[in-house]
Parts: sequence; structure tokens; C-alpha cells
Amino acid sequence: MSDIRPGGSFGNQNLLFLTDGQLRKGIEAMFFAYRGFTADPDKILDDKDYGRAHHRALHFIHRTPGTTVNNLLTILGVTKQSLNRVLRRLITDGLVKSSVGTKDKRERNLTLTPEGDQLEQQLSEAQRRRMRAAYRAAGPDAVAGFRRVLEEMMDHDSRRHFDVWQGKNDG
Amino acid sequence: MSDIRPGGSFGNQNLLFLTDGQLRKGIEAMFFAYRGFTADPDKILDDKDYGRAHHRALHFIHRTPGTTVNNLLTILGVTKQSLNRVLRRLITDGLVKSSVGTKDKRERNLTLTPEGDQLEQQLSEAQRRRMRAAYRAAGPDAVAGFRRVLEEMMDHDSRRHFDVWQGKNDG
DNA sequence: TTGGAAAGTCAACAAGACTGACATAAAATG
DNA sequence: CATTTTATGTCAGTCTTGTTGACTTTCCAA
Repeated sequence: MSDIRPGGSFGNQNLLFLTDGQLRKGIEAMFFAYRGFTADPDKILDDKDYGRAHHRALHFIHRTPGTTVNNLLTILGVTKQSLNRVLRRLITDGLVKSSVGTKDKRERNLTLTPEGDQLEQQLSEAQRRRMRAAYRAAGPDAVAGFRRVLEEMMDHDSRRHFDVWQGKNDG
Repeated sequence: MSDIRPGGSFGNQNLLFLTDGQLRKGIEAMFFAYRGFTADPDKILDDKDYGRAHHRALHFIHRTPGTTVNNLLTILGVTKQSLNRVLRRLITDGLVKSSVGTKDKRERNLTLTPEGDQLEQQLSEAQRRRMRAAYRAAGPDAVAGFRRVLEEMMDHDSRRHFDVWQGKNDG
């Protein structure tokens, strides 16, 4: 269970970072960090009577303009009923535009209106501010490691969604 | 906004890791990774009709045996009414023991029963399994960076809670 | 002895997840 | 062309987990 072996795949580096104690600390760090990660946008959302679900929708519509409802469902991993409630509000509030698909008229293409884009920017910037500070304090090598571990922690499907987008936005 | 400056606090290392694009990728990576992070325990909890809130309570009682309700409230950042609902169920189900404080009899000291410890182990091991795999794949340097960035991302109070425990369990 | 802190309980409510059922339009398929 | 499947939307009801507010009991400490 404790996973300490002399040698192994990291040469003469010991594997103390894989002990149950270290893993428990990583788990707890994830919990506290994620709470910090969501804290700033949550404050903004609260004022406007939106929730984290609205933020997620805004984020992914911003990231992939013209995406369909089905795409969004898959990425967010929620039911259409749940997403619909959130989306309906964003549409009636004029933050999201839903337009009938050109190729397939059953589909709805979702885009942010200027107002939607503005809120997305505001939420995103609050979140980026914290991440920027953390990145800056930790330095580029730590950031690379951070990103590496996060990616390894994702489910296969999430990672696929992430990597595809990631690739498209690299070059 | 884009935060690119030649030179700066990292000498001749460029600051491309601080662009808004990179920060957005970090944000999204956190979202997907956190979902992966909670997926395995969630499955186990679902079978037993418990939720993530029960897991959190079990985790922190395991981590600090004999902790008080108030301590737990502060760490979890929820109201006592919300925690009480969760705690009451864990107590009646025989997973948590609540005993009257010896020094201050108003306080309740919370500990896991053998059954509670067993479930905590099961949940924790599922979560550690994923983290262990991620750590192993990413390597010790990446893990150090991961932990560094997470810590920088926490709120001040969370970090205090984390660092204190962290220190106690290091030597 | 009295004020206030700690803990617990009850009630009511909301967000955001879920399931199930059903409607509509359009595409795909036989 | 008829049928089936797909994409979306909607209604109704449930569950978890959070919230606020009001109230009680216990009991430490000034």
C-alpha cells in the first residue's frame, strides 16, 4: 500500500512522493485549492443571482462559439434538463444567442452576445487573476508540473475534450 | 491584460506561461481534473446513498480525530445546519462517534468508528489510486510543481488549515 | 447568577443535479 | 414515402447540499 520501492522507473530518485501520506496531502491540497479557484467568480455570480452552472456554460460557449447543445451536454457531463434550465435563463437574459443550425436545422448554435461576453470576461478575469498570482509565485517549472499532473488526473473523455481544444489553440 | 513582459522576475525566462491563453488552459485543466479527482469516490458514495459532503466530513474527522463540530465548520466552510444534517446521518449510521468534550462539555469530539474508518479508507484509497497513477506518470518534479501551485491558489485561511496539518504530518 | 458561547433542532427555501414522460421538428433510413 | 432516429425543449417530481432565521439546551466564565 505504501508504495515505497528502492529504485524503480525514476532511477535513483526515491519514491517518497508516492506514499499514502503524500497522496493524502495532494488530495487535501486539491480540495482547498479548488475552493479558492472558484471563490472569486462565485462572488460575482452571487451578486447577479447566477450560479457556477451559468459560469460553466458561459466558459464553454466562449471557448467554442457556435457549439451545439449536445456538445455542451457531453463536455459538462450533465443532463439536458439541467443544462436547459441554465441555458434558458442565459438566453432570456440576453447573454447567450441560440440560432437554428445552418446545416442541420435540428441543432442550435450557441454563441455569446456582447453582454454575455462581457460577463464571461469579468468572471474569467477574476479567476485568471488568482491563477496568474499563483503561477507567478510558483514559477514556470512548477506551472509545467501542475499542468502535467492535472492532465494525468482527468478522465479519458475529459482529457480528449481538453487536448483537442488545447491543440487547436496552441500554434 | 496579456501580461507579457520581456525579462522580469524570472530573469531571461520568458513569461509566456502567464498569458491569458495559458491561464485559461490552466482554468479548464482544473475543472476537468477536479471532476476526475472526485469521480471515483462519488461512485462508491452513490452505492451507499451518501454524497460528497459525507466524504468531506469523514476525511476531516479521520485527519484530525477528536475534532469539534466548530473546527469542522470552519474547515469545511459550511453552516452548522448543513453540516449537522450530514453528521447526524453519519452518527446514526454508526460511522462517526460524537462524544461530549472532557474539558468543555458543550463541545462534541468527533471520531470515526471502525466502520467509519473502513469507509474512509475505501473512499480515500479510490482517490489515492488515481492520484498515485497521475503522480507516477508525471514524476516527482511535476508533483512538486503541482503542489506548489495548488498551495498558492488557496485562500489564506484554507492555506493556514492546510499548512498546520501539513507541518504536523511531515517529520 | 447571569450573559454569552457552543451545540443541536426545526422549518422553509433555493440551486442544481437527477429521472421519466412527452412534444416537435428535422434528418436519416428503409 | 413512411418510419425511425436524433436534437432539442419542456413539464413534473425527487434528492443533495447549501442557505437563513428562530429557538432551546447546556454550561463556562465573568
